[in-house]
Amino acid sequence: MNRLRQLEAFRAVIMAGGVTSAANMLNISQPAVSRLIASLEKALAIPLFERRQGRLYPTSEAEFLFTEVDRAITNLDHISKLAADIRNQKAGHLRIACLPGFATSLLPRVVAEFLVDRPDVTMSIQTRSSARVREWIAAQQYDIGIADEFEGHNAVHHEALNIRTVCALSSRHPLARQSVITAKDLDGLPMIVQDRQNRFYHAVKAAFDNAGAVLNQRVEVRQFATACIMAEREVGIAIVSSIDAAEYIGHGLVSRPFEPQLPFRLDILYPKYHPRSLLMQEFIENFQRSLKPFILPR
Amino acid sequence: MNRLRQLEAFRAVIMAGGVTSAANMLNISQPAVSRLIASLEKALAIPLFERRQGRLYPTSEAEFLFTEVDRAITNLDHISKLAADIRNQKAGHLRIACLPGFATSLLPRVVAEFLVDRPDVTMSIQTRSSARVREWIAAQQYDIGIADEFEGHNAVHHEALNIRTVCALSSRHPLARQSVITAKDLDGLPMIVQDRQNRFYHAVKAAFDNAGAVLNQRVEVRQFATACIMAEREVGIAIVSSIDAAEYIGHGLVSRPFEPQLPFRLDILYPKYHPRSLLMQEFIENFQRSLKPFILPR
DNA sequence: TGGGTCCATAACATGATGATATGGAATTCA
DNA sequence: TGAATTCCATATCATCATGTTATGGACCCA
Repeated sequence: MNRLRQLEAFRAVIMAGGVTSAANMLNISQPAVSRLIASLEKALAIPLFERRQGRLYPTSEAEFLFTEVDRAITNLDHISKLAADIRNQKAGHLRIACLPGFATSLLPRVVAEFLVDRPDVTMSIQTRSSARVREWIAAQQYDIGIADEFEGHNAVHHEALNIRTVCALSSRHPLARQSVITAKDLDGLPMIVQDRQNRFYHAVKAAFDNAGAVLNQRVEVRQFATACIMAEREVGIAIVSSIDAAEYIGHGLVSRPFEPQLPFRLDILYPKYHPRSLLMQEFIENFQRSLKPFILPR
Repeated sequence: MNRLRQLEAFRAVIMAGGVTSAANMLNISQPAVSRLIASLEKALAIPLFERRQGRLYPTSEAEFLFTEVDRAITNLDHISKLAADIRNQKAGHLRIACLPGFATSLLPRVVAEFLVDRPDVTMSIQTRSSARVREWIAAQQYDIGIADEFEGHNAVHHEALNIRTVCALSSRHPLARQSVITAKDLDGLPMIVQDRQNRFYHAVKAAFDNAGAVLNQRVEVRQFATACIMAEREVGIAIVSSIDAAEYIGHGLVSRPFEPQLPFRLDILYPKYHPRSLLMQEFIENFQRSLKPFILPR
């Protein structure tokens, strides 16, 4: 015997106030409801209704049970709705781990936009070092990781993106009048560079060396955002990812293409052995669409 | 298709970590679980497990759904337990309306004893005037009413009890040496009586008249308990219900049988058109057992 | 390569749930 | 009072979801 069906009938009879109307509510026949109620009473060994004058009157026990039954069934019904939301990628949870530099620029914007019409989606965003991001993705603690200098990991799937970089400088700087800036142009000028452990620093250094220019390292910073702010204050000139530059342009800061183009490699990481959710696929699509203007054609 | 069964299988597979062990958990065969899962995935149109290397791995969607499903099923299971409690009269709710005088003597004791081994039973006790008690019972706002001077009501079933009354007086009073006290003994002595609207007052008055004794009404009170306290302080002698007397005897107060015996009528009221719950029947039994020592044989 | 594990599919049995038909009891109304 | 109506219970039958056993394929491990 299916207990749930009996309870549904029970709830319907209480709510509708009779077997016949309960049957209408459930879109089944009246005898079906009659039997469901009878079998429930037998199974629970509790008289739920008093038959008087050809009518059913709920006993105190029935009234007491009703609130619980109603709550349980409502919960169950809710699951169908939840499933529909999941199917439509309107519900779920995403965990993102990203570099500190990324958590303050493009990502929050993409996340915000993504959540606007998905009120039942929850997200957690954590900033971690690249090495940490790698480990947490491998451990399946996060669904999506954003890192640079990814060296590969057994349990991590990755997707490399070459981000366009630009030269960021104060709008008052003489070089701002050029439409393109080369390493030669920057020869000996005070520069804001990334710290030496970073692979991108070495790419910049190599570009200067190849052009026979001197790289004057005035300030060493970790994040492109910091470099942009300093460049705006005319501390020096910075070569930064176009993503960060886009955040600061217009506040006295301008960006110019840098020749030769130095790609900044970013990696999107996924746990290899954890199936990707529909929601995740949807988010990644959105994310990549947002990244498109900043990615180098390869 | 029975959605609940599918969800149970789903929950079991997640919890057990595989179809085979889930089948053991549910005490059904492995293919049965296989099919339930397959049909659930089809019905929800959501891939819940990824089949890799001959094993099942829950998708993110499945993990997200699981918490809800688990909660809903736990709720449903809870109902069986609740039903068992109701059947054993260990759960439920009772609403009692009673006279103010009664709410401070026997009733709380009976209620307390009743609730001791019924932790899931809740009760509400309200004190109301007799007229109010009658109305609230008729309106089915309370399950049990205790009133005096009940005049009958269309929708109220009642059970009359004749409570034994006694003469309450200070242990230092000369009459305390008698084993029985008559109206003649009390001729002209200061008495504590009920207010004149009360039927019991007239019974006392008639007893004095019949004995040719003078009823010296020193104080007029509403409740027997008040009368007892005053009698103890030697304000006068009172004729009170044996229930109230029992509360105060031993604190310098003694009780003696009064001749002629004047029954004090108490009524237990029930809503006529509301079926009595098992719990209610159980309580009434307990209550009447407690009342037995105070009831006059008829 | 062979045995063991895990899951899916096929074929079949059964029991719960659905329907229709019918009847009894109580209420309403002419 | 008798007829019509309403409400619920019972009987009988059909069907489908859920259970079973048997079997096979994929994968892992020794």
